[in-house]
This record gives sequence, C-alpha cells and structure tokens, in this order.
Amino acid sequence: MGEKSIQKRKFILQTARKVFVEKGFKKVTMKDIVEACDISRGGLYLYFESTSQIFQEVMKMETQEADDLFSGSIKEDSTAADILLLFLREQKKELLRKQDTLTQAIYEFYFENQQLPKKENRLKKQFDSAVKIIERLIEAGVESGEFYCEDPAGCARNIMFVLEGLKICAQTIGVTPDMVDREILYLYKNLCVDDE
Amino acid sequence: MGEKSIQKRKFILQTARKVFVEKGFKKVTMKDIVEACDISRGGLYLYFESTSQIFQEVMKMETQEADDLFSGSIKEDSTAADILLLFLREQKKELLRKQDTLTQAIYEFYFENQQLPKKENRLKKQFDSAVKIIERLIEAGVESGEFYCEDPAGCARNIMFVLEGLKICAQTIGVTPDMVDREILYLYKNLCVDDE
Amino acid sequence: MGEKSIQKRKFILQTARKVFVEKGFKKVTMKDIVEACDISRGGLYLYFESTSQIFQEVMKMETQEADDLFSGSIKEDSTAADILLLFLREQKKELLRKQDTLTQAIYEFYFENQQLPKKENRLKKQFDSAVKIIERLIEAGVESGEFYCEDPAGCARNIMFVLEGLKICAQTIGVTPDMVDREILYLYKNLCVDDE
Amino acid sequence: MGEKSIQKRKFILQTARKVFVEKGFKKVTMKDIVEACDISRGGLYLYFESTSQIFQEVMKMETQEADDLFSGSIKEDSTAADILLLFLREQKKELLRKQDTLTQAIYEFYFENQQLPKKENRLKKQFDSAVKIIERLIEAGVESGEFYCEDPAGCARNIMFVLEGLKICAQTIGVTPDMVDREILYLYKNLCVDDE
DNA sequence: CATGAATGAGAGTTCATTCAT
DNA sequence: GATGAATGAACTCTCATTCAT
Repeated sequence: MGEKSIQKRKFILQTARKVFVEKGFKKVTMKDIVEACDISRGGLYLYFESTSQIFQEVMKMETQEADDLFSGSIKEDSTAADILLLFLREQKKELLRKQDTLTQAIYEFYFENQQLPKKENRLKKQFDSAVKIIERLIEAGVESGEFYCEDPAGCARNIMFVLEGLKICAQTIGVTPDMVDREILYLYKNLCVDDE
Repeated sequence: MGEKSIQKRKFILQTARKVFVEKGFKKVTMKDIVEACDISRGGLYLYFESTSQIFQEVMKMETQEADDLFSGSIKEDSTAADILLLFLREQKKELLRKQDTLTQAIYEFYFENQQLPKKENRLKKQFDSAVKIIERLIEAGVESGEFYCEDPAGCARNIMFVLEGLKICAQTIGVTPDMVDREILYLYKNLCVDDE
Repeated sequence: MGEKSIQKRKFILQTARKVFVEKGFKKVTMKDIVEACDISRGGLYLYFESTSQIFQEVMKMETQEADDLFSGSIKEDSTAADILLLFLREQKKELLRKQDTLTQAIYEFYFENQQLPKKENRLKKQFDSAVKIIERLIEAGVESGEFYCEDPAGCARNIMFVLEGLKICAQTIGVTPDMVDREILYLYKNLCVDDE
Repeated sequence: MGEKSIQKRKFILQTARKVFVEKGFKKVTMKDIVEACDISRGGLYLYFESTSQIFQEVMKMETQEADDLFSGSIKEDSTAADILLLFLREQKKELLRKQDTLTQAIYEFYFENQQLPKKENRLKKQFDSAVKIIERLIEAGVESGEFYCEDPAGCARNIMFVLEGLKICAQTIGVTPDMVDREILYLYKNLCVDDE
C-alpha cells in the first residue's frame, strides 16, 4: 500500500468518524460510509472489511489524538490541582460537545462487544488508567497540601463514575453547561482543604 | 378493544421485552417480535406500528412494575437511612442482573430519541424524581441525626450520577459485585455521621 | 402453506426447470429464477432458500414423472426383449432431446456434490437400480430364449456405461440420431441369439 | 513477445490449470487466477482476456503432453493387444486420478461451448481419432489372431463410449478401482479369442 | 511491460409494510 | 380481528475490467 493509499485510508477514517458521530454505531452501514466518502461501493472494501473494523480504527485514531492533546497542554510547573482541574475542564468540554462526539457510537459498539477479552476492551483499559492517574494526582495534591482526602483510590473511582454518569446522561437525558459545572465543582470542592 | 385483545397486547409486550433484553433496541425488527410471539406478520400491526412504539410501551410497563415493587418493600417504621440503603441495594441488584435487563435497549432508544420534548423523555423525569427523593431522604436523615451533609441536593445528584456511571459501565466494561459494593459503600459512608 | 402456495411452489419448480435446462446448474442465480417466474425478489425466498435446494426439488419432480411415464408404457404381455427395447428407445429419445433436458445441469450439480453421502446421491441410486433392472431383463430373456448372454450383470453394466457415455457425448461433442441408433443396435445385437 | 514473456505465459497456464482442476471451469474467475499466480490484476489481461481463453490454452498444453507421454511408452515390438492393454491401463489411471484431473472442467467448458464449429471442438476430434486408433488396433489384432471381432468399428466405438461413461461416472457418482478393473476386463475379454 | 487502485454492475439476502382473503 | 403471501427497497459483498502511473 503506497503513500497515496495511506492518505486515502486516513481520509476514509475521518469521514467515517463523522458518520459514526451522526448515526451511532449500530445503524451505520458500509453504504453510508461509501456515500459519505463519495467513493465506489467496491472501493471501500479495498481498505476495510466491515463497519466494526472501521470503527475500531476510528477509535484508535481518536484516542491517539486525545492523548496527544492532553499531554500537550500540561505545563512544566503545573501543580496537582492545576492538572486535575485541567482534566476536569477537558471532560466538561467533551461532555458539552454534542455535535461532534463519538460517545454514543462507542457505547453502542461496546454494548455488542462487551464480552471481548479484557485486553481488547480498550474502554476498560482507558477507564482503569484514568482512575490510576487521578489517584496519583490526588495523592500528590494531598502531599503538597492542596487537597484533603482519606481514600484517594475510592475518590478517584468516584470521580470517574460521576464523569461516566454525566457522559451517558449527556447522551440520553441531556445536560446543560450549568449542570456540568455544578457536578464538577462538587467533585472538586470535596477534595479541597478549604472545603471544611 | 375487547378483553381478549388486551390480553394479547400484554402478551406481545411481555414477549417483545425479552427480545429487547436480548438484542438491545436498534437491532430489533418487527420480524423478530413477530417470530418471538409466534403471531402473523400482519397481526402485529393491528396492535403496534413500530418497534419504537412497542419499546415505549414496554418501558411503561416496566416502570410501573418497578415502582410498585419498591413502594411495596418500604415498611412503615423505616428510617431514612433504612430506605436509602434499601434503594441502594435495589440498584445493586439491578446493576448485577446482566441477563434480564433492558438497560442497553433503553440507552439505545434514548440515543435516538434524546431530542424528545422534555415531557416525553421519561428517562429524564425518572432521573429528576429519583434525585428529589434521595434529597428528601438525606434531609430527613440529617434531621434525625443519622446523616451528616451540608449539600443534600448536590449529594443526591452525586449519588445518582455515580449510579448512572455504574450502570453504563456494567454494560460496556463490565462490573463485578465487589466493585459495586465498594462504590455503594463509598457513597453511603460519605453520608454517615460516624464517617468523621 | 395453503393450496395456493402449493400451486405456486410447483409453478416455480416448473419455471426453474426451464432455466436449468437452458443454463445448466452452476450459472443459474436466484435472480434468474425470480425473473423467469416474474415474481418479486423476496417472494422466491418464501419458498426456497438456494438454487441448490430448488434444483434438488426439480430433480425429484423429474424422476417421479419419468418413472410414471416408463411404468405406464409397459404392457401386460410384453416380453423381456420388448421391455429392453422400450427402455433403450426411451433412452434414445432422451439423448436426442437437446432442447429440453436437465442432463447438463444434473452433471454440474453432481460435480459439486459428488461427495454427498451415498444415500443422498440420487444419481448413484438411479444408476445402480437401472443396472439391476437391466440385469433382470437379460436373465429373463435368456431364460425365455430371446437372449444369449454369459454374464448378465457385466452386460447390464456395460449397457449402462455406454448409455452414460452417449449421454455425456450428447452434451459435449454432440451426437446424431444415426450414431445413437448404431450404438443401441450394437448393444442389442450383442444380446440376441441370432447374433451369431 | 520476448523469452521472458513466454516463460510467464507458461507459468500462468500451469498455475491456472491447478485452479481449474480444483474448481472446474464455470466457477473460476479471473480473480482466482490472478491470486493463484500472485500477479497483478491488470497483468493477467496483458496475456489473456478471459477464463475461457485461458482454459482453451490449458487444454492445448494438456493434450500435447498426454500424446507425448502415450507415444513415448509404446515399444517397437509391441503387439496390437499389448498396445490396447496399455491404452486401457492409461485410461484407468486417468479415471482414478481424482485429485489432479481436468475432467470436470473440460465437461463444463464444453457444456457451454458445444455449439462450436466442429473444427474447434477438440473434444470431438480427440474422440474420433481415438476411435480410429482403437479400430486399427483391433483390426491388427484380428489379423494377427490375437483378437476375434466381427465389427471392429462398432467395437471401437463401444469401448470409447464405455470409457466416457466411466469418466463421467467417476466425476458424479464415484467409481472404485474394482469397478474400473471389472469394466475394462469386460471390454478386453470380449475381444480375445479365448473368450469363446 | 507491470501494477494495483478504482469503478460499477450484479448477486444474495433480509425486512417493513401492505392487502386480499 | 387475523393471516401470511407478496412486494420492493436496502444492504452486504464480489468481480471483470479499466487506467493512470
């Protein structure tokens, strides 16, 4: 596969992403993607063999980009509290971004593929690693005196479950910026020393 | 509609429920339901006109039954803490019940129908009313000295979001009984006076 | 399936037969049959699920009819020689009937399905039973003095292989009525007493 | 066309032969051959324009080689009976060689191309020339006293039709070595003087 | 000569929906 | 009310054939 093919592959993934954003995962057909990309019916099959495969590649791409973005925005002299706030603000942005998010599609995909062996369930891996990171941040914050927390691990999990709850609510019952702010503030205040 | 028709209608809904439990919402076809009910293709259309309509009726049925069940299990002399614990235990049962739950289907349905006018978004109504109930329980608990909480409303929302987070995680990345116990205990301990 | 459906089923088989006669087996598609029957794409699938299934039913029908026809034309007072001649004449008719024969399709079908368990290979069963019948006729003829033959079984097999050879040649290199007559006469003369 | 091209042409034909052996004629696609040869899609079209053309060239190659082989194995001092036996033994080998034979493909090809003008129907030419050769052998055998036969031409045709019959049966209902032996012996014994 | 990406026609199959009975 | 045959649109996937490089 030449340079050109790699470009086209990427183009297909980016276009398919838009389709998944719009229609979720289950309802997307190869035909939808073919039409969105404006390529021929058979053409798509040269690159991918199913919507499932395409979707997994889209998720890979997405994760890669998100990680890069987040890592990129951490400054040298950030404190634990800074970084946690940054993280929460990122989550908020993501939560409110209704028109351009894969969330629904991802959930639908894992509804069907939950039984994947643990190693292949990227969602689980991401969740667990996020918990770990938050835990470390809390510990660092406690040490530096920024935070007060008796059970950093439990608190980290609590934060992540609330975020998951907000995420699914954003896709089902809808959330307003105010709601998100309120919940995130609630989480944050629970950690702060001056909470008392 | 005669007595007989009402029976048949109910039969269809109960059978359709099983189909939705098994396949979620999006992938269920009228054919699936026809076959599960072992009735004629045209026959189904006499009662319902789409999977969407059927699903909404199934949810109605479900909600009714769940409410009855919960109300029924509250005893006269229960304290706020008792009731909250009862509620949390119910949620846990629901969370771990993988084989017989509409959760996936409900999420999928609202992925498609989120934009419903507020009044028709039953999920939202249920969420809000649950928050209200928990808030009242917490207030009652604070008054009776069972709980300690400075922000009952915020705390109630926090509890509900965690539960939603657990629910979606149960359907995507999987949860173990231990995990659920730990999270629920975490929520409960935060409220208790002897937490300090 | 009602009376009407049975009629339609039969209609489809008879129409499909024409298609198989014209195009053999391998090249026939469900679409070909749909178009020949002038029914809808989905309609055909109500009755049959593949060309293979349809073809097997066509063969069944065909065999039934051929057997009836042959049995019907045997008279009470026929001698062994009469019946054998009748049989050979039937074969000749079949051989020369180029425009209306399933032969090619049958061969193609068994090219693909030769490995069927013996019991399901109808072709083999038909061949073996034909050999048996001819053998009996020869024995009867020998007894009545019409025929002379030292090895009725071998002779019966020889006759059947020659007929198979003629059949395949009729479909590949072509045969003329003269050729067929000559070969059949050769077979018959070998049996007759006045052959010497 | 250079030396190199001729090599490649031959390579394609030899590889295509394997494909035809495996799948018959009708089901083979240009893609099958491209993949078997591991050349480019467009590349194949530089040498051949259809599976039909390729198959005809494969048959040419095959015939050439078979003739060479047979001629090569006739010894100077062979008698007519020797040669006939040799020929029959060759046929037997061919009949039992299930895994490496073009028979099915050839039949399928001629099912479609029977109407070719006589001169192009190689199968017919081969059949007729084989009959002639056998006839000559029988005549020679009669003259030398090895055989007894009143109708050498008829007998030669009979032999060839039996062989064709065996060939098609080998591909459809299956034949065992015993069966082949028995039939060939039957043919041979009919010719021998000591048959009486 | 050779490549392989691209096209588009066409086959198989499934279903929502209608309608005569 | 109830049936189930029938239709036709839609989707998946495969290939012969072409063509720019």
